[in-house]
Amino acid sequence: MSRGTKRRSYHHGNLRRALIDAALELVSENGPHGFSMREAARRAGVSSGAPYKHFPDRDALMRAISAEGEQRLLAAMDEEMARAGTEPTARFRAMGIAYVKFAVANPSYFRVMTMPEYLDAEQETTIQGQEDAVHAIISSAQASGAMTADDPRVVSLAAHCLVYGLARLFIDGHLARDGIGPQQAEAVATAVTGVFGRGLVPRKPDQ
Amino acid sequence: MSRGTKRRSYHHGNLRRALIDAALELVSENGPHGFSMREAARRAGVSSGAPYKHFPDRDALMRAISAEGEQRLLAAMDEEMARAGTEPTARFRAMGIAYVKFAVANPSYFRVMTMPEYLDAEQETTIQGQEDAVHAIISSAQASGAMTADDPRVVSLAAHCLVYGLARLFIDGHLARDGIGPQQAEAVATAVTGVFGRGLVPRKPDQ
DNA sequence: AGCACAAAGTAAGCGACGCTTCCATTTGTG
DNA sequence: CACAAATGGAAGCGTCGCTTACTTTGTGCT
Repeated sequence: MSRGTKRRSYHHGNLRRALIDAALELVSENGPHGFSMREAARRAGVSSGAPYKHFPDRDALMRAISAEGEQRLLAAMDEEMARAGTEPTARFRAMGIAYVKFAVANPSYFRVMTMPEYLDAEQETTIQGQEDAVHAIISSAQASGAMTADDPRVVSLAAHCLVYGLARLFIDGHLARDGIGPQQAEAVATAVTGVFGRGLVPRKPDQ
Repeated sequence: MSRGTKRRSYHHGNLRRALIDAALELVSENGPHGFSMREAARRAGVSSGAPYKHFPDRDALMRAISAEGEQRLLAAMDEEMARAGTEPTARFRAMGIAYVKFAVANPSYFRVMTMPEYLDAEQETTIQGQEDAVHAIISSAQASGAMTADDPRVVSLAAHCLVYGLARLFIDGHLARDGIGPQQAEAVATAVTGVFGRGLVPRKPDQ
């Protein structure tokens, strides 16, 4: 039931979803700061106590958004990587670019997801799994001779820093000062990962 | 006048500073979330209305912290770069490592500084100046043949992403999961910037 | 069908917070 | 030494997170 349409029944129907959507709206309008349980309830057309039937407290709602955003991010990355084929370094790069694209396309989710106070244990294990997948790709690339034999943890960490940092600079508007908007996100991500990737190309005597 | 010592005079002496210090304490204890004007006033031993004689509102206090942190960061970076000598690529790398070291050593300042809502115009121009300095170093390195002829803006951006991302991962505790603590910050920063820097080394035929 | 019960809503209230207003005290200055 | 500016205190407004007590609605069981 969307905002504005008066609900006819005493029960809302899907208040949980409506609250999450309202919260995302508020985050996108006023930043994570500007979200309140009461305002979300107001937008969902229910009393100020109703949200607490679905979320024990404010942080629980934020954590729900964080988890939901993470699922969407993983789905987006899987999709892009399927498109990227099987070559490990191509997959590696596609993963990074997909990350940045997701952040720029879903700033509200990204903002909430990246607040450490809203990470629960389940999400941490998901992240750990994702890190393991990255390590596997790196090892595979190294085994095939397509990548330098650096410590995979260092390569993984550096790549993580790069894409996370880029995403944040976009989200926080630090690039808008330089006239770089969201529509240039993919091009910028491509350029930046290109420079970084060059440091991972082995130097063979014959080239 | 430090917390706990009762002040004897009606006037505090340096309430502005005491409030900033209390705010930093609160941020370090409970995150940026956990700071309130009233609690800061309480810790400074002053009524809840007193802070508003020094800061028009909560955000102004945060902005003051942000600006102060930025000054300290610039000072720390200047110092490290003086130690790094004159070779441009060494200076470039020292700058990045100094950035990460500052963040890890001053997490409360860093947290507040990196909230975009607390950046005022003056600080943005300072940042712009810092970016210009980075561009100058890059151009210098390129001119001397010590760095690839990439678009300096791309190199600068990638480096910024890298160190900012690394600092954030430290501050937000994402690396603690992997057993990486603050005392390893410099080593990790050195490793990560090493991999990145390799992509900026020109490939000459004779090597 | 009818009914007990769980789920999901409302109303009202508590304490904390941001901020304002008005008043009290102190202090630098002519 | 008078006085204005600076600084602090007291009290109050509206909002917020969250709780408690009560009401309404849907559901499963007999």
